[in-house]
Amino acid sequence: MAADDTTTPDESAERTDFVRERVQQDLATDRFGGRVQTRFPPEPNGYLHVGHAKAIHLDFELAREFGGTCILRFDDTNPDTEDTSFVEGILGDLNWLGYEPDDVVYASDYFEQLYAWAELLVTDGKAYVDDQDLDTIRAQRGGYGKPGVESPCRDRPPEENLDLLRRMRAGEFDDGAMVLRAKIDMQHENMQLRDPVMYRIRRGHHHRTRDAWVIYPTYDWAHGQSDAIEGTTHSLCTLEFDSHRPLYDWFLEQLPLPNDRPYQTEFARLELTHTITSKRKLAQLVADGVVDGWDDPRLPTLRALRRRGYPASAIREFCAYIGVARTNSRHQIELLESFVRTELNRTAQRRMAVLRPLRLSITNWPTDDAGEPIVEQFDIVNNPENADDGTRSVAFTGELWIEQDDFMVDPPKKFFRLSPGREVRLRGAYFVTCTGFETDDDGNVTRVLAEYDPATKGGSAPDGRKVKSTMHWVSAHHAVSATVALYERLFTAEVPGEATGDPFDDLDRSSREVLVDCKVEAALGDTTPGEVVQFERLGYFALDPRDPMWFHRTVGLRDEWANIQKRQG
RNA sequence: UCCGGGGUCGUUCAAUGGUAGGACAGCGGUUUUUGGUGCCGUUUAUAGGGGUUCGAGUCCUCUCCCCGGAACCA
Repeated sequence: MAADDTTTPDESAERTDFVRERVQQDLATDRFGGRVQTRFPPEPNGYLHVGHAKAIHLDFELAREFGGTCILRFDDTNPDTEDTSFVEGILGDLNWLGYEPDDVVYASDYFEQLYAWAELLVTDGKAYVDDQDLDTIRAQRGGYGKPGVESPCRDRPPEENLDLLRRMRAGEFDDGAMVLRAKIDMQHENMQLRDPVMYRIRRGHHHRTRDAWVIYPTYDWAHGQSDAIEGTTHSLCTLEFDSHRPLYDWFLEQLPLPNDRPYQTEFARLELTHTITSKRKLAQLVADGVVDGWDDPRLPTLRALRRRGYPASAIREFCAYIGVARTNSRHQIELLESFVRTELNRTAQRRMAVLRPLRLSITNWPTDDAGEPIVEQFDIVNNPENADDGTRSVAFTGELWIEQDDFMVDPPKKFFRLSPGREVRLRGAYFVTCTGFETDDDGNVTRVLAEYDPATKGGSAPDGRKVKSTMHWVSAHHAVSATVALYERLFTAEVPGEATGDPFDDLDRSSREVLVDCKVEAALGDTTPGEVVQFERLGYFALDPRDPMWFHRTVGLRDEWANIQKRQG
C-alpha cells in the first residue's frame, strides 16, 4: 500500500489508539470472523485535501496492519454537484499519496438494492411517503429541546405508500413534490431520528447512472447500507456524524443483510492553522480567482501540495504521527512543514540559486594568455546527508552573482555576511574579502568589489583561519535564468475567520511573490518536472510539472538569522 | 434551550489507579564549507470544587468552558 514504508515494525506495534483497540477487541471476540474491511468514501464534488489524507491514512493503514482490505467508494448520491472529473482527480490524488484501493466502487452501484430495501421498509410499515412541502416538514421536525409533530402522511397505509414510491421512481411527480421518510420517532431527543428523509426526487444528470433514476437516496439511507452490501466491517468517519450513528444502526437493524452488520466509529477531523478545508470555500477561492486553480501551491489540496513539492511520504508520516482521537484539535502547520523538511533534507539535491542578484566582481581574478578571465570548475557535494549522491561540477569566474541580502554596507550586530573589509567563504570555491562597492544615484548598491585568496582554493584556508559565513554564488557567465515563486500563508490568521466569522477577511492576497530572472547554476537546467531540490541556504524548491524553468518554494529552511532580526525588531 | 462529544506544556499526542513523557515551536550551548542538518541542555501543563483510595490526569459527583446536531448536503 504505502509506496515506501519508513516506520519500523517496532514503532507501528507500539502505536495504538481507540480505533485500533476496538479492532483488536473485535478480533479477540471474533465479531467479524477475523475480517477487517474499511472504506474511504469521498463524494466526487471536489478534490482531496490534507484533511482527507488523515482519513485515507487511517482507513488504509488500519486495513494493512490487520491484514484486511480497504476499498474506495464514491459516495455519489447527489447528481447536482458531482462529476466524473472529480472521480478521476480523486483517483489520481489517492494514488499519488501512495495508496491502491483493493476495489473501486460507487454508491450508485447499489441504487437497485437500496430501492428494493426501501420497498421492504414501506411494506413493513417503517417508511412512508410525505407529500408536504419542504418548509412544512422542517417546521414539524421541532428543535433542540422541542419535540416534533407527526406528519399527517405518517399513517398512510403501506399499499398506498408502495404505490406512491413506485410512481416516484417512475417519474410521475415533480422534483421536490414528495419524499420517502423513515418512520421512527418524532419526539426523539436526537433530531436525526425524527423521521429522516430517505429519498428525494431530483432530475439531475447523474455522472454514472445518467437518467435512469429520478429519485436519489440521502446520505443516511445510502451510507450504512453501502457499507453492509460491500462487506465493510469498520466504518470510520468524522465527529460530526456522531449523532447519525443511532440512525446508521437503526436502518441496518431493519434489513436482511448479506454480511455481518458493520458499525460506525467517529474520530476528530484534521484541522491545520492558517488553513481552510471547507470544500465549498476552497471552490470559491478557485472560482473567484484568488488562487490559480485547484493545484495552486497555496492551497491545502493534495494536488496543490504535490505541485508545491510536498513528498507524499512526509504527509503520510505526519498523519501517522498525529494519530487519531476524539478531541477536536488544530495542528500547527509548522508541524507538517517539519515533516516535509525532514524528508527533503534526506533526499533533496543541493544546488545554488541567487534569487535577488547582486553583482560581485573579484578584482584580482586572473586572465589567460588571450586576456580572457579564466574559468575554474569545482566539484561540489550534492547532498551532505547522502554521500551516494556524489558531486557535480560548478563553474567559477571573477564575475559572480550573490544574494542582495548577503551584503550590507553598515552591518548590524550578528550580521556575519559580506560587508566592507570582511572576509567570507564562497561555498566550495574561495575566501573573498570585500574591498569596496558601487552605488547608483539613489544610493543603491549595484556592485560589490572583492579580492580572493588563491590559497583558499576549495574553500579552506591552509593557515586554519575561520570565516563567520559561507555564501552561495553563481558564475555570471554560466548562470541560467529562472522564475521562482515564493509563498506565504494564504491566510494570515491561525484560525481563518476567527475574528470576523468570514475566513476570507484573513486572506493575504499578496501571499505569492514571483521573482523573475533569478540566477541559478547551470545544473538546475537538468531538473526533472516535479523534482524538489534544495537551494542552499534558502529552502526547498520544486520544479513546476509544466513550466521547465519555474520553481515553487516548497518550504524555507529554518532561518536563525531571520529569528534574530525579528527579535531585534 | 434539549441531546451527544470533548477539556493534559504555547500547539499537539501519550501516560489504561503507581515518578505527568515525546514531538513541533521557543530559548541556550555545541558541531558544521548551508545562520541548514546533527547532538546536548532547558522553560512551560492535568479547567475548578468536593469525594473514594495508601495513592487520582485516570474512578464518583457538582460546576465551568469548547465542539457538533433541527438540508429533500455529505
